[in-house]
Amino acid sequence: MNWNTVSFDWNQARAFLVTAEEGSLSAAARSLRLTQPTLGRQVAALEERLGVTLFERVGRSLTLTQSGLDLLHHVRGMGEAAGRFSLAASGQSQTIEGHVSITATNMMATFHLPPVFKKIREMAPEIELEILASSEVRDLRRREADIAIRHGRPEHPELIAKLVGETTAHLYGASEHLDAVGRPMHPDDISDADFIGFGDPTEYLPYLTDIGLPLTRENFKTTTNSGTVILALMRQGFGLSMLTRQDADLAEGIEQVLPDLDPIPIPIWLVTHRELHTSRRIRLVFDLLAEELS
Amino acid sequence: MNWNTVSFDWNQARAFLVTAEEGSLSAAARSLRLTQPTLGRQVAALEERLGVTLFERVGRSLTLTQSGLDLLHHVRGMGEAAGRFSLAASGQSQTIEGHVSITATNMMATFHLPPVFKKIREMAPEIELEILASSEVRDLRRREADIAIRHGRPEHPELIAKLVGETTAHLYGASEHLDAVGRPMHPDDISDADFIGFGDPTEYLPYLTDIGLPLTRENFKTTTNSGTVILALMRQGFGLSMLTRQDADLAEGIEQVLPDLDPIPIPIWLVTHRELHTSRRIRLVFDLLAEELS
DNA sequence: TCCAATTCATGCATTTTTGTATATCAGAGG
DNA sequence: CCTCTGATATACAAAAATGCATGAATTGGA
Repeated sequence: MNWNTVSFDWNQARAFLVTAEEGSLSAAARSLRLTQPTLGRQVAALEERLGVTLFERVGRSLTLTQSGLDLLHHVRGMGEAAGRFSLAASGQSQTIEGHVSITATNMMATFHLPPVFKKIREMAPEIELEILASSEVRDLRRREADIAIRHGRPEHPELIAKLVGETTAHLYGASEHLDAVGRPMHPDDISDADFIGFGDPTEYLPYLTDIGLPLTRENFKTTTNSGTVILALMRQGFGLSMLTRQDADLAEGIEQVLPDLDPIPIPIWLVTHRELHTSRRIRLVFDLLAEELS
Repeated sequence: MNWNTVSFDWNQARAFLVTAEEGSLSAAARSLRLTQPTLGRQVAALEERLGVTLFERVGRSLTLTQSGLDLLHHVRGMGEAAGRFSLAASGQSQTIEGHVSITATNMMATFHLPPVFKKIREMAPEIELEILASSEVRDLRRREADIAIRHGRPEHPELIAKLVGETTAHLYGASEHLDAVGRPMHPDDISDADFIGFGDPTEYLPYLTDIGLPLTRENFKTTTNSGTVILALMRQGFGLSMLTRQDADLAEGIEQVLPDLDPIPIPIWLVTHRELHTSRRIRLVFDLLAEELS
């Protein structure tokens, strides 16, 4: 086998990739936890070695040359393979100590997870837990987290999901707000009410109409992707919202509306990457989460 | 973008790849022009970092663990991308100084190319020429050489080829041998003669029968992939062979047989990788070769 | 069985790489 | 017009990686 072609410094290729993608040496240095001079020198050394000018030093920033642009495609390939390697390696890791990151909604992370995390910490203190309370859905395929707690079944074949439980959502409003606009006594009373949506209302509107709420897209004057923001908005009188009972119980000044309504079931899925499920460490956390959330 | 997954040391991945492919740290070190302790430490550091045992140290050699085997696939991907990157970068290189490797048959390299190389050296002394006089056909796609001189048109779309000239092959024999077996006067006289084949005779046998030589596979009692070996064998009385006039003229004790036979045209193709043709340095050598060989 | 060759591991000196601190420069905004 | 922020480049010290020399162990063959 002829290894001449691959015997250049692969870290320099990495420096080139991240610098090009991030747009500056400084940003690349931050991403890789290196320093800007280091990245600068690695990129310069690569240019020297290849005999190709990759970046044009214009003013305060670097712009890719045409050659750099052409070559970037190839180091992207290296980077993607590196990512897959890293992912698979994490999955192969059988060490119990180390880092596990979990992502969940703000609400989940704030109101449900702390006791579970405490239990994990007691049972496996050598595991470093990172909690990404995030309103965005983290992309497990890009390894933005090791485990995700979601309320919908992920469809991607690379991911494995386990339905660990179910909570229920009910209709709530801030007491102060209800004092002002009046408490609805019948589902039909709320056809003109203001609602605060969690994410895109069209996704769950059918479930609301199914239980007899005469709502349309128009009722959702306000939407947010943050549960805590919903609570704040409710207290400010922006309207009503669906919340899980656990969330509502823990929040002040919130009361249930139309308690006789059927509750809306909210599934709780535990999701991880197929590759990661073989990791002893991640498996442990996954299983503990599954047990505790059931 | 999340670069955590790629922020491991890529050179360690390279060490893993080459060690696994070569089968030992020492061999990998030779391939990468590093030392065995360096490779050993890089692989150990990777194992440490990933928390995965890649190799089982058994006796004097390393064997891949199952994990290592699973992960090897991914670093192969990195390696392939690295190779493509390197190839493309060589093509982008606009520096005139540097290394260019040319492969040709022994005969070509011995008898035809030296004066051409001298000219290249005079015109571009800053180019380091490497001459791979090789009987095997080097694989340009694996970058075993930058430019190849071949006698057949390469069919691969990644390669670009230019027909730069044509030489002719004629029938020769060693004088001493002919003294012993007699000089044939008519093509039919050689139906029982021994022939020394260059490579696989079936590939060019049709050309020989076309010019009236009553030969079959059976006549080729001896074959070799080396032109110089053919000359040596001819002198040892192993039989007759087709040679180019230039080769035969430069060899002692060889004389033409049946000079009235039609010569067999032998095309001379200059071949390089599509990516490399954009390199100023390689382009220069390519063009000079094309000019001189015409 | 013993020898030669080849392997990986380790201690130490050297070389190389990296980080820190700093200088310089360009652009945005008051 | 000036300041402030954030960019790259550079000098020098610190840290890390590398190579060399060597040792120990194993294989293959005389």
